[in-house]
Amino acid sequence: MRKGKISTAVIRRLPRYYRHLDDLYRAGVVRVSSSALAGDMGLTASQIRQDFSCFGEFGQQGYGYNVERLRGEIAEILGMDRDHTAVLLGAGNLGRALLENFPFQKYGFRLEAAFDIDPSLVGGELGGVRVYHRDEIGSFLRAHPADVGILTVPGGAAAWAAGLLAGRGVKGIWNFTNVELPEDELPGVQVENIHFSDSLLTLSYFISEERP
Amino acid sequence: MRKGKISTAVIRRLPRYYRHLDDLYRAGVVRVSSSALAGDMGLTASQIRQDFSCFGEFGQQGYGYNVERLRGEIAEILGMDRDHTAVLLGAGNLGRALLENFPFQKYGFRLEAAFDIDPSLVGGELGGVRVYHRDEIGSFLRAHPADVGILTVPGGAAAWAAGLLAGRGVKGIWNFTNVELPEDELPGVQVENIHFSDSLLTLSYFISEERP
DNA sequence: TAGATTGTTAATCGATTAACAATC
DNA sequence: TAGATTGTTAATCGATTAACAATC
Repeated sequence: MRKGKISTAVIRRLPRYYRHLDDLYRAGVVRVSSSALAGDMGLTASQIRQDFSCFGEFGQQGYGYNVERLRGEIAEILGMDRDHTAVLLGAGNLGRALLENFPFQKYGFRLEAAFDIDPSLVGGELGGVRVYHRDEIGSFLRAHPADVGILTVPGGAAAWAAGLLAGRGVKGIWNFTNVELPEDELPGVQVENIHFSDSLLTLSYFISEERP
Repeated sequence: MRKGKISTAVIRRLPRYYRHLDDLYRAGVVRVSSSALAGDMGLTASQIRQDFSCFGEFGQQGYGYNVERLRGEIAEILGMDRDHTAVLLGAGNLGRALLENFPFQKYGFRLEAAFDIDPSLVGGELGGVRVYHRDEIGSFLRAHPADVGILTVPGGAAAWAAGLLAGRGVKGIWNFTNVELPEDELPGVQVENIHFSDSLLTLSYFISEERP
């Protein structure tokens, strides 16, 4: 299905395609052409056709793409049908925001447990997920291997926690600490960063006009 | 100082340079060469010199770069010395996580107010920031113009809130809603997105092996 | 059928890497 | 001074755009 190596530029556009196709699908739209998508999304029709053609032939000449089919193909490419499992480390405000508000199941993830050191949280539930003590991570993962570890711990604990997750065989780490993880010490683990600080500084750059 | 148009690829690397140089600075390192930086950060020395040279000549042949100076130059390029002001819309879990834990001042931002509709929050403080009722946004911004609006409202309220902020003259919107903002209806406003869902789906792609 | 739109090949554009003279 | 390392120009690589034959 996949033809050769797919560039990360293409892959990072896939979730946006999915989001837009999902909107169209929910609005009852049946077909869409690459040029209509391009207009909606601020891309070129050429680029869209190139992107999709990395993965197969999803369209039909003279017609365009069936919205439901294309949405489904992209969901599958993204692995949304794999029923991935995840654990969350650090149930502070940010961890809690994810536990209580983020629709993991919508993206094909099952959140199996959260870990923290705060005694007032341990033993309870947040967003329907059981909270365990940090010391139990190892034994929990031995019994229930997880695909992804979500890092919402303080920056100081990030490297330690990442190493532990890697040692327990997670395939990916979703890193919310504003800290670079030592990826060469995490062999075989995909790291996806959400660096709030980098994002804010990028915005800061764009709103700071040239000095007079 | 800036030579021609700077590509966004370069700009998005600047915060990482800053972060690394700040680490070196705090560790007491005085000088660094492009090849040392390259080794640390997984880039090429060529790329690093190209990137810096977009903004000026910060190094010295035979010596390299002075860490403190380079860190300062990048901080200035990023606008970290501009004392930007910001308001936050939506003091749910995620908004609270930012209010209570994110070091805005470290990046040159002053968070002036938060807004929500929850009566148990309005009138109080979170992370040292006063919480006002949503209906007061307009009058507050008229009295205290802000550079950036931080959107941590539910997706359904995102477009409305963005329009309001744009109408009140913010220069940038830091968008945490997993929704695309209608940027053509926000003239002159820079939008910087943190799409948790896109990030998780990207990770999902990379941990989903080819089907047999 | 005629019109529309794909998938793909070729052309262009931009970003990264390599090389090296300048010089500290 | 000799060695090291920059800033910049040129070469390469990759990604985006354009064009068009295939075909629904």
